[in-house]
Amino acid sequence: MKTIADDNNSPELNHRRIWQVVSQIPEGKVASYGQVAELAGLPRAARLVGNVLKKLPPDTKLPWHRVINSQGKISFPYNSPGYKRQKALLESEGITLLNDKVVMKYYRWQL
DNA sequence: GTTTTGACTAACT
DNA sequence: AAGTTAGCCAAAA
Repeated sequence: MKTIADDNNSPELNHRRIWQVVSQIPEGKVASYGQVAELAGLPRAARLVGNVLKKLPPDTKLPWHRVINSQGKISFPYNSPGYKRQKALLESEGITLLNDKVVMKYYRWQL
């Protein structure tokens, strides 16, 4: 018999929570992995957010590219295909990178 | 069960 | 400012 706690902590539900938070990041804004985790009710599970995004299907409508690390940098190896793709997506919605970093002061998503 | 892994972070050099 | 370290925690192996 599944307990309520089990249901509320199932991998599937965690994924759904994260997905839900990411979907709310407005165009032209960014959030850190840690921020997404916290808003998803999973404080300190920043790494989980990355692991979940990693599994997204290539054709997802989720704005995964608006999630970057706490330093304002893209968490793909520098100039890797993923890096370039994310950078292009960010710039396409008006987010400028200075020295390979998003200036969080300007672009951080605030509720 | 235990161990390893990672699209992370804050705190130290 | 840039590199290192230790902590983090859910998933997968």
